[in-house]
Amino acid sequence: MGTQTFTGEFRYSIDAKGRLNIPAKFRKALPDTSEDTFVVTRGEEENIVVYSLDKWREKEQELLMLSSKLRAHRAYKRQATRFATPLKFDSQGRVMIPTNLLQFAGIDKEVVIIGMIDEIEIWDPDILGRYEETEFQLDAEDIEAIDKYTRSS
Amino acid sequence: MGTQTFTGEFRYSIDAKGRLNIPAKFRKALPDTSEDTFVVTRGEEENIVVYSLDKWREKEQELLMLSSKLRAHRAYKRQATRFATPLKFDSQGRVMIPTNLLQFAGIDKEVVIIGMIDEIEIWDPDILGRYEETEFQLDAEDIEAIDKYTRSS
DNA sequence: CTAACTTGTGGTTAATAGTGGGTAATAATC
DNA sequence: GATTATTACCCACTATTAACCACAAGTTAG
Repeated sequence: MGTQTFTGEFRYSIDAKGRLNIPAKFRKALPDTSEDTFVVTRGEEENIVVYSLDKWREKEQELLMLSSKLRAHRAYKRQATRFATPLKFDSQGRVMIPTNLLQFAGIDKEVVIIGMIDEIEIWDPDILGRYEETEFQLDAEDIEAIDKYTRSS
Repeated sequence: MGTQTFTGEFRYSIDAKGRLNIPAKFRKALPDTSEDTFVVTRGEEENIVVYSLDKWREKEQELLMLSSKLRAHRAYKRQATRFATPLKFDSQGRVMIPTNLLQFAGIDKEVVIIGMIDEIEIWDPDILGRYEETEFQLDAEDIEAIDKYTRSS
């Protein structure tokens, strides 16, 4: 088990006790080394991002390469770490997301979970809708830049 | 097994349990590495696009090269994966297409399946008809541009 | 021409997934 | 240290999905 790629979109809801189900498909995609654990943190947008424990360890390695002498580096590192929380899911596959993250993402009950290959995003449906109309839009320039980027690697 | 090219057009129907048969011809065209799995996602038009698992893995590799730090990259990656779903077909060669994709493509029961060499399109017959009269039309200029494009590669 | 196989379609049963709730353990508060 | 709130650990229910089995029409092979 563990092709380790997350795809697709799901609409779930947080129950009265604050538990959120992670799609079984995503849990199955986890490698054994992730031992039933996801790491959640703030996203760049108004959402929550979820990594496998493995992926998070990679991110940590990346952060270690930054210089603590540079203000921007410190800020970035701090921003990336301060909200990161490892969450082990229960026997039903649910996790309890910290309230500060829920607040940040404007989530109360309803939730959209989006698979992003190597990470997962959790959105409030309304906020997601707003972003779709604005920030998600890509113009021809963007596309071209992305095309170049992938070709050059 | 696996010339991996899909050609021809088929008219099938989705049964009461939401199962859609994939033409045997297309299933046979799959390489063994695709292990009885297709990946379905939204098309650019009002339809569903189907890739072989192999082809999808290529796409994934490309997406993995993008940076999660850049807004445009995230948006592109999100758009590409949100609706992508790997579907293993049952012993009869049928798949269960997610309802959100069916809705997007305006499909209820009747379906037209079109082989497109390296991918497959699934259309609602009526919608396909409408598109044939408009968006599918090519003028001389289009053809000329295509000719140039293929020569330059 | 007949027999064996393939193909598209239909249904039945068993397993899984998502959701809800109860109780014990743990942590926080006074 | 007692009380309350929070979290972890079970157990339960329902709908959906997956795994089988079946069959008729059409093809292919002998």
